[in-house]
Amino acid sequence: MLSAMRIATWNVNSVKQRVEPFVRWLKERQPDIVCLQETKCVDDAFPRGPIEDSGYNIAVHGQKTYNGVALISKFPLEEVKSGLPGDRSDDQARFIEAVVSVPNGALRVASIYLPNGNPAPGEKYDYKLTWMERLIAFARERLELEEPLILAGDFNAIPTPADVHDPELWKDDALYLPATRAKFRALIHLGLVDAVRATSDDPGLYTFWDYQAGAFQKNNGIRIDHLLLSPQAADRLTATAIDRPMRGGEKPSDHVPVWIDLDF
DNA sequence: ATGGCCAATATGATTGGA
Repeated sequence: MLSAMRIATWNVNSVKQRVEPFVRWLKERQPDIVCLQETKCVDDAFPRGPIEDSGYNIAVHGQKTYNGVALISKFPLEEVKSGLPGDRSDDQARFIEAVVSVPNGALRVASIYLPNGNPAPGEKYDYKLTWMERLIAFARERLELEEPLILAGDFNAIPTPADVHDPELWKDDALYLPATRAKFRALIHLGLVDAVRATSDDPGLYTFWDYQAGAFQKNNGIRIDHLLLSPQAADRLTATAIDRPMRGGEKPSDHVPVWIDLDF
């Protein structure tokens, strides 16, 4: 008997600022696994209590002030690894992966906070492109396992002109430059499926709206938070959603949660 | 009105975000 496994990603823009809306959202949506980004706190400061009290296990990879990722799961988190392979000198907390055993199988999940890369060109953009190359190498290796795999997070990449309200305004931005989109395509072409685009051709599907200039009210957004699925995960995909109303709620992050249901 | 924000830091300005 198959049941739905719900897997979500959310860039919270400081987890300590988002505890209340996050716990409310957990109770409402009942995700099985959540990938968080931009937690912006050291591991000891992560607000574990309210999340554990909601019935979740937690694995964190944080740092002071910037970045920070976490995995939240109703099922135990196994084989937890922090840090994207490929550069031992990279100390930015942008990657954590785990295996989650569920009643009818297992999934491998990674929470990804890909570098912003602005201003471009420059050192920060070089770091972004190198990080994307490392992510491609990681994904190639994991895809060889032929497992249900979900790479979820804030990719800081706008895949196509359909994923941005006003492409002209973004043409020189690190999130949309041709080299960024080329690397994102190279990642997809390994055999990953962009869950939202696999289930909808709708225009105007965004996951981020700037805090400034009434961007949300004008739907002046971009789609940069993605769930990328291996074939073994994609073949189980039954639903995809963007929790857009969260952007209009109390104390919103500038990103909203995106989630999928997989038959398991 | 073509500009408007938010979070962290020993903070009263700066940095990063996107």
